[in-house]
Amino acid sequence: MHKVIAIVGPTGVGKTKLSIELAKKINGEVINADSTQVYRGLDVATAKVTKEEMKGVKHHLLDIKEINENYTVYDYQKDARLIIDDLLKQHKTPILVGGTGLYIKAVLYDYQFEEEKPKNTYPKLKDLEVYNLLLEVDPKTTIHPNNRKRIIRALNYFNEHQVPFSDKIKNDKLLYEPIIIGLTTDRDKLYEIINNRADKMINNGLLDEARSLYSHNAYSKAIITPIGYKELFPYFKGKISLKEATEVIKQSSRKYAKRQYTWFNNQMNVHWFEVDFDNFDNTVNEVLDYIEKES
RNA sequence: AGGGGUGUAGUUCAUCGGUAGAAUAGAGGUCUCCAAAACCUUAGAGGAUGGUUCGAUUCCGUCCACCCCUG
Repeated sequence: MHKVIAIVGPTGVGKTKLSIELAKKINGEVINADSTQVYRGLDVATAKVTKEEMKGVKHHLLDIKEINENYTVYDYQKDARLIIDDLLKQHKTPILVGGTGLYIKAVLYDYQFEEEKPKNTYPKLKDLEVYNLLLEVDPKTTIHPNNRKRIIRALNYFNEHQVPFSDKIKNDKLLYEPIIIGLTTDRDKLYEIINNRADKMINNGLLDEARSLYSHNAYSKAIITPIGYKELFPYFKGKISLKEATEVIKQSSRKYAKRQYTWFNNQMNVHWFEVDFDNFDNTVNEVLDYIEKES
């Protein structure tokens, strides 16, 4: 067994649980593939594994950054590949687990990133003006005019390489032989889980965690990105009720789950498993059988 | 029981005697470093029944449902 396993799926289906059960059975170690869990101190909102839940299974790329630091898929790709290669050398099975589809894809596939240079953000130009600039150098672009972030990135790409971003070679080649396992359940059930989990988080430390960040005036990217903190800040300011803030958290989580499905269904070759919530061992065994068959 | 009011999308609310709009929830999608992000697309409605009218969701009657007041 020396293949790379990836466990994907929407938030809340039980990826973490499965990863630990698998790791124990196939001599594996877990590599976090969640963009928000790399940060120290963001625990409740990101549903990070606890020490007890790990059951002795080694975890990588958790808590490796401070909340004022920046961490991107570029960094993740490098870090994760180093760990994967190291584990493979030791004849252990790397198990990538997380909901950040881009991170997983960038690791497993031959995604090419370059060292980021300081870039021009064209602050004085309106969206459409920036778009028109891009059209001049990259008439084939498919980026929507409203998507300023991507437009600017594409413009900077051209400025750097004198090649239209549309012509950048996008390699869909796999670098490893991954077995990509997706956990899923029907939409109603998933939304129920997500809603309940939000209530649970609120009652189990999310308020303290968020309030502490709030009182330290922590507005870094790491704080603003995950769902669970910024939604509570208006509550701390007295602008909305706790119930309203909780509803926003649930809502955003549902939308997030939806986007995750879109990604995993269309960007990666995922083999899906219905989760048996009443008897999770069934799910674990099903997955194990599949892994065995594919190895 | 009597009086009054309201019935339009899952929800909240518009409009109109001539193709019923929006917000929001819902669904689908894009993606080579902001990815728990950013961006795009989209389905869906006049309580029921009779009448007036060329034409009714709109005006009128009846019924039903819900709300308020009185007893």
